[in-house]
Amino acid sequence: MNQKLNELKRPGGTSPRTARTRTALGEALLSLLEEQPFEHITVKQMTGHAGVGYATFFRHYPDKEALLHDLAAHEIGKLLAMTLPILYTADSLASTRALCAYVWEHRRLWRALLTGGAAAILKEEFLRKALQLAEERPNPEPWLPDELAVTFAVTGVVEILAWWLKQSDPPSVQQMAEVVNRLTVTPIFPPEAEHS
Amino acid sequence: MNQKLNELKRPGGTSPRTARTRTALGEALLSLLEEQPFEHITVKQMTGHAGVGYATFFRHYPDKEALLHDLAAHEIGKLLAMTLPILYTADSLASTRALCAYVWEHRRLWRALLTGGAAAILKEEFLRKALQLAEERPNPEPWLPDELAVTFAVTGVVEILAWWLKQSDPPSVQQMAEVVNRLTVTPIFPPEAEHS
Amino acid sequence: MNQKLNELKRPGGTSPRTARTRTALGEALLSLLEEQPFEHITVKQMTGHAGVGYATFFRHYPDKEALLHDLAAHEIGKLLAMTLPILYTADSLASTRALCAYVWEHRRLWRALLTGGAAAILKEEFLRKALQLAEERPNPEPWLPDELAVTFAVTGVVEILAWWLKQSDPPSVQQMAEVVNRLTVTPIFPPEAEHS
Amino acid sequence: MNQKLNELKRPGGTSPRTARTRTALGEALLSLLEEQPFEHITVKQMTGHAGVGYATFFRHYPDKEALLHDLAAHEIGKLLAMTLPILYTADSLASTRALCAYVWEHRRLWRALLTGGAAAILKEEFLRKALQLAEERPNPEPWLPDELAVTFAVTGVVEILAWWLKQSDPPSVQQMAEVVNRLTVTPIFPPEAEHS
DNA sequence: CTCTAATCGAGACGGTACGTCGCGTCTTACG
DNA sequence: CGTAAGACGCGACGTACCGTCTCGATTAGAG
Repeated sequence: MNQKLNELKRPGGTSPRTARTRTALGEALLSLLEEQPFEHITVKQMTGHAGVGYATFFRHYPDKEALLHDLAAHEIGKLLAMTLPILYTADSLASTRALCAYVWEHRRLWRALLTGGAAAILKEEFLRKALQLAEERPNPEPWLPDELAVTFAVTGVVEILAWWLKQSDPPSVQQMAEVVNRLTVTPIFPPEAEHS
Repeated sequence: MNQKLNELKRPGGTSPRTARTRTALGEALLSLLEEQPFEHITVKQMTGHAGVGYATFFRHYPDKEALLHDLAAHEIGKLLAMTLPILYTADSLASTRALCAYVWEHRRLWRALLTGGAAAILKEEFLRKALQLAEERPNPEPWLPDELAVTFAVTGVVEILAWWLKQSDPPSVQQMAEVVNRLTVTPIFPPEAEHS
Repeated sequence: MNQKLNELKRPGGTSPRTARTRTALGEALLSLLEEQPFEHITVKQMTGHAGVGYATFFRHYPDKEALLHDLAAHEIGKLLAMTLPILYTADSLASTRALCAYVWEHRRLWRALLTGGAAAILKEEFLRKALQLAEERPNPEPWLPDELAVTFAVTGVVEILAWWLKQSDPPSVQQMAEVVNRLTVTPIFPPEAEHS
Repeated sequence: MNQKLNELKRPGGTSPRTARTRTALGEALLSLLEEQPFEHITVKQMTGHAGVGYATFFRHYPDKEALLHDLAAHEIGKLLAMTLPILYTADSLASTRALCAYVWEHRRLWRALLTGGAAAILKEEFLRKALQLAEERPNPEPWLPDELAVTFAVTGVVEILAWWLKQSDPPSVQQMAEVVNRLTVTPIFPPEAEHS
């Protein structure tokens, strides 16, 4: 018969109402992520928490994964916006320090994103952005394929940050920056001058 | 009164029948993992594929994760049995080469385990075993907490292998061994004598 | 923690949709009762027959017994509404005749209710209603406890009607009314004046 | 293929072992009936209670219903053996008194049989035997079909006895005998000479 | 300030998978 | 070599959640 009745128009308008709903859903997800892993969160919980009708969720996102993707992309965008400039202009340690500082500052948010079973999706999003960047700045190392380098770096950073935010007695930003630098940056971009 | 009438006894006996069923289920899972991600595999698919009744699955494992855990523990055990001896007696590159060679030899199995959404559980199991080993050989580096070192190393290795097995034109064992060594071993256990 | 997340709300609204579903389920059960005993009827059969999703059944009734109870209460209500007035105003024979006539008129329905293994539940419901009525009109006989009288009468009536509706060549309404009267009413309420 | 492999030889022999097993199963069922309704009793419970292997049950009875039938037939046989002679030689009240006395004497057994959801099957068995008897002694009443008379009488007796055995403060045997007589015997076999 | 269309809330529903349960059959190890 | 212990196939159950689908009720922004 009619194989596609449910075009299910996504409210694309930037009407205040739409924005309000989306924000509420995003915050509901984040707040739930602090209590339980992502896979156990149900759409009903989110909508209930956001004070929004159940069906309304699907008017904005096809899945709960989609919402998380959105959130992840947004937050990673902010993160990169803060740290990328430094990456281009300064040495790598300064850049990782900026990264760690930023994450630490928003640790509640990033703990939810990195330790609640959501890390996989977040990493995916991170990877996507990182691969885009990598195309502009190819890695010269012959023994290490570009894609693998980026994958490894992103995974490493995500894993280290996740470990950090899980600790009850976490190391300082400075210490973590050094760890990130030594474990993920240096092996991939070996310091040019090693002799001095 | 009697709060537990049903017990749902797990067949613990080593009768041939039990063993046959378990093997069939394990192989069914592996063969399905080659076609679809772990989360999309249903218990019904596995039992159907294994020629076993649906309920029988739960007589052996509480859920599909448990089966995967079992499989993972078993295969990782075999892997470590092959590579650990070398790790203790020889240099790290030989050890990583042995690891890569072993994985390459059983690449069909490991591709299923590492690229089908099952990597997370496999990593968990790997981590468990690695942490046990780490307790016996504490890492002396002061800037790097033991647990983080192991977590990072395992994640890195898993990720690198996963990337490798996904490639349509994969690098050689030798190349990958070098990559693994440079990215995960060297940063954590810096070569003692670098000056010569 | 939160011991009841799921609530499994029963649709209580009198929306047309809800009513339609309930009706469909009731009719499905009745129509199935004509072919097989109640205990052999599965929820899947009912929902299939009613053109309704399997889970939907449980949104309305906790089990198939509940649906039958509902049906029974409803039909017994109608039956009593027809026969009670007569019971109060006229002699007992007229009342039993009204009862039999009513049942005969709806014999397809009552055959399903009384001969399909559903009789037990129907009797239970009947008993409940009859006991309520009995409280208002206590039975004066000293040798016969009230509760026993009602239980016996209801059981007797149900049994007689069940037998009647099972016959391939059933007696007339008038004959059955007399049987019911002589077997269940007269022994319990002996005619005061027998001599005239 | 082989459509009937499981002829499942029932041990028909009267070997002591067979008899012991059957007795144990029967007693297990009875003892369980004192605690829970028949439908909730599982074969595993019975075999466990009887100290007998699970599969062994099915070597003796196809169902749990079959076991109950056996039990019922046996006990009803004993009951009738005690009360029938009186029925033939003496007045009806003496007969019902004998019946009630017998039941009262074995009230633990009969309570289990009559109040534990097993009544239906017991009634069925009772009916079977009673119909056999009725063929030999046709009921002369023209207004009451034989089969209905027997059905009604058996149901009535069973129901009255069930009520009796459920009471916390039960009437005496004498009282119950009178009730049974007045409710089930007299209406069916009206006393010939009432006038004297 | 009103009208009209987009959006929303509420929640019933079909569907799929889950995990549990009990029955009756079949295998196997043990005595 | 027969029998108990118990694994197994089967199929129903009841639960959970998803994503779709009505309905009205609200709301917002265009006229």
